[in-house]
Amino acid sequence: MFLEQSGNRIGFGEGFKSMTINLKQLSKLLKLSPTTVSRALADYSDVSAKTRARVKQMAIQQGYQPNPVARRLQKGKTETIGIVITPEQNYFSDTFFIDLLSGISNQITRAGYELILGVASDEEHEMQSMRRMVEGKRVDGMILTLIREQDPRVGYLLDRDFPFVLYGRTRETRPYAFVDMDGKQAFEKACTYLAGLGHRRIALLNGEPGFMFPVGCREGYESGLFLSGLELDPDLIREWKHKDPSQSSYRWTLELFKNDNPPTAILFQTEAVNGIFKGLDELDLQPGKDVALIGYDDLEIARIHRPSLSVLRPQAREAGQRVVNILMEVIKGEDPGKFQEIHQVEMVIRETSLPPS
Amino acid sequence: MFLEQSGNRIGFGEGFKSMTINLKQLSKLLKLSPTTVSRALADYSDVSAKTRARVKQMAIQQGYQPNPVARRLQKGKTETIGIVITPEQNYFSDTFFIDLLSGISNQITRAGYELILGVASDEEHEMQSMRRMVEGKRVDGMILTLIREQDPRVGYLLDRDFPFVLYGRTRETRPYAFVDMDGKQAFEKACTYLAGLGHRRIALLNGEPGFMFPVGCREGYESGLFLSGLELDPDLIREWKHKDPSQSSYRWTLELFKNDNPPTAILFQTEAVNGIFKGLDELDLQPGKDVALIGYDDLEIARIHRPSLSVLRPQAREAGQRVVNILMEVIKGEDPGKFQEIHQVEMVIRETSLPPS
DNA sequence: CACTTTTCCCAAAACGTTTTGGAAAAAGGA
DNA sequence: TCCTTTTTCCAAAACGTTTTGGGAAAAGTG
Repeated sequence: MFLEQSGNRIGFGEGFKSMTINLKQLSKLLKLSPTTVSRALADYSDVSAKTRARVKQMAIQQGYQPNPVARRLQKGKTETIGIVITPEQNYFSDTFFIDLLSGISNQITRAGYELILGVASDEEHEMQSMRRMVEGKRVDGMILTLIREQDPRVGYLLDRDFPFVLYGRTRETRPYAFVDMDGKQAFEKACTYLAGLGHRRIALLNGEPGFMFPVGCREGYESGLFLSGLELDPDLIREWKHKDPSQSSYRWTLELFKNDNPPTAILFQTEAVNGIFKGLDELDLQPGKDVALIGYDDLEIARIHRPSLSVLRPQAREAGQRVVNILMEVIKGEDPGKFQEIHQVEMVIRETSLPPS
Repeated sequence: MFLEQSGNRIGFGEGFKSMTINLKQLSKLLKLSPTTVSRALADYSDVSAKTRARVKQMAIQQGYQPNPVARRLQKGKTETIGIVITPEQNYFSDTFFIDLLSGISNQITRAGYELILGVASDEEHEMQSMRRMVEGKRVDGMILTLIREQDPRVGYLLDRDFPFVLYGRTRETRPYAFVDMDGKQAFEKACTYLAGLGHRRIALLNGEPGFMFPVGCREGYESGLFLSGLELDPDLIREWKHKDPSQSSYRWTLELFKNDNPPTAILFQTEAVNGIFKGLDELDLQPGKDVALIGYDDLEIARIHRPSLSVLRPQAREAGQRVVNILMEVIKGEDPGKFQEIHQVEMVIRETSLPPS
């Protein structure tokens, strides 16, 4: 009785530290060896049910939690996953990335791991931050997002056989694990849907080249046109800049309607929607009424705006969870090539996808 | 020569692991004891300049980096800082939070520490995530953001004497460390500025109660009115909801102008700007021309919009760096009460802060 | 030269776990 | 009963550092 109290409640001037109990102290309390206590808590079969119960109860009562640092050293694992984000790339917008991160974080916690975060201002610092994690033995695996067509990070990690999973894809012949959204299928679906409504002039306001995602979007767009028996008109394709989505998409919107035969519908990434709305407003065109719109990503603005924006909605949270589950397998030694997932994207029809007027 | 190669380049089927060298191997290569090598690398004075140089050179050549997990165990520190974010609260918008996080992350890295991230969906999970970090001995200190008037996290950490720093303030009598923006001074400045331009009916579209920040905003607003000799009219004060800034601020904007004597200027947090723009649009009022606007936070939309939005601009990056520097001091054992910083906020005059028409 | 001080290095312990390789006690089988 | 198997526990080693507490050699001092 006295021991319990003195171990758990009374401070010794060290404040926080004194509130904590370690394996040796716990085993002394139980009159057992540290070995047995450790194994009891880990549900090994070579400790009797009775003592196991006794150990567990005492562990709870004393608030014992194994020191993760000591366990990591012994196990030779960091129990840590790394991710580096680059706010300059405007991908941090709204719900999308946060949903992904939320799925990642929760799944990592569930596995008893940590998520360590790097924030880098550009490609160089991004690489630097990752190298620190990898070469500094600070993580067991990496998660990569915002993948570029030529992405040095992937080659780097493949070269040293370090576990990683991409959210997205890149041009790389060696096998690697990824979870990607089927942007192609999504844009194809949106395109054929609009064509089905009677639209004949469908524009694509795409993300800029260099990143992998716009490639799929364009493929889907072209395929959608083809399936609907529509001609591809290069004048209806424009690319906005990542550094300034609103401004560049605003300019390209104005540009699109200088066309003799202007579009009656636009496909785009929702990131660029502010510029498009502004452009249409300036041209006295009503979104949804005069021009049909479907965006990729269900950002807050899409739901809030009146008329509300029809969107393609990737399940970012679920994808984040899959990324982590896959990474855990890869860390265990599974062949990364086995894990290549392409997730379907649902279309949410709201008010901006009417037939042409 | 042979040893170097075999230690550093040749794989043993373990791929990554074999590329790494530890202290014992390095000391063997140098024909020195691990003690001396460790102390040489740490610049202790009891190792001669010559061997120190030799050790360092070899360390670089071999790409030696001390295993952080082992060091943490020995030093009794996790070298890790924790932060929990709550995406549901719409505070993640745009540049503000990311700038803060960027400052935090970079400074933490500079100190050789890690930043571990928790993502929680609500208050309960937020607390749970923090307890896991603290009681699970996973971090040396916590950073808290989005502080509420009554914030259980602060009491929790104070109770167990665990190092932490707030970005923001709360109602708590015990001393604690914080870095906060001077919202009061900022809103006072904006208010007197508008009054100086001739505005007599200045509205405040404030964040909802419960959080600490809007309290200061309101104080500054009231003080600004007083300094300008203007009456406080409760009809000109409204509060939008965190969960839905755009929608609620839209409704309140319409409401404000039902007034017999409507405002000619509005102060608000930039988060709410979309709803305000939409409301004004619907009322056929031109932002900047018919109604002056000053927002708090320099989000992307503020710069992009035409007319561009005048704003109060907190230096989030710098604040993030200060938070980390202070936390490091608190971890070292300094008295947290010594570190209470209130940072000034600059005003950026753009196109929406003209005199009344 | 003899003594003290300084310089330079190291063996051993420690951090808190988990794993390894038994060993004693209990149970089962003949 | 005696031998084998199973059950239950534990001492010691290991993970890779840093710190402690010297100790030997070199340099300085009288």
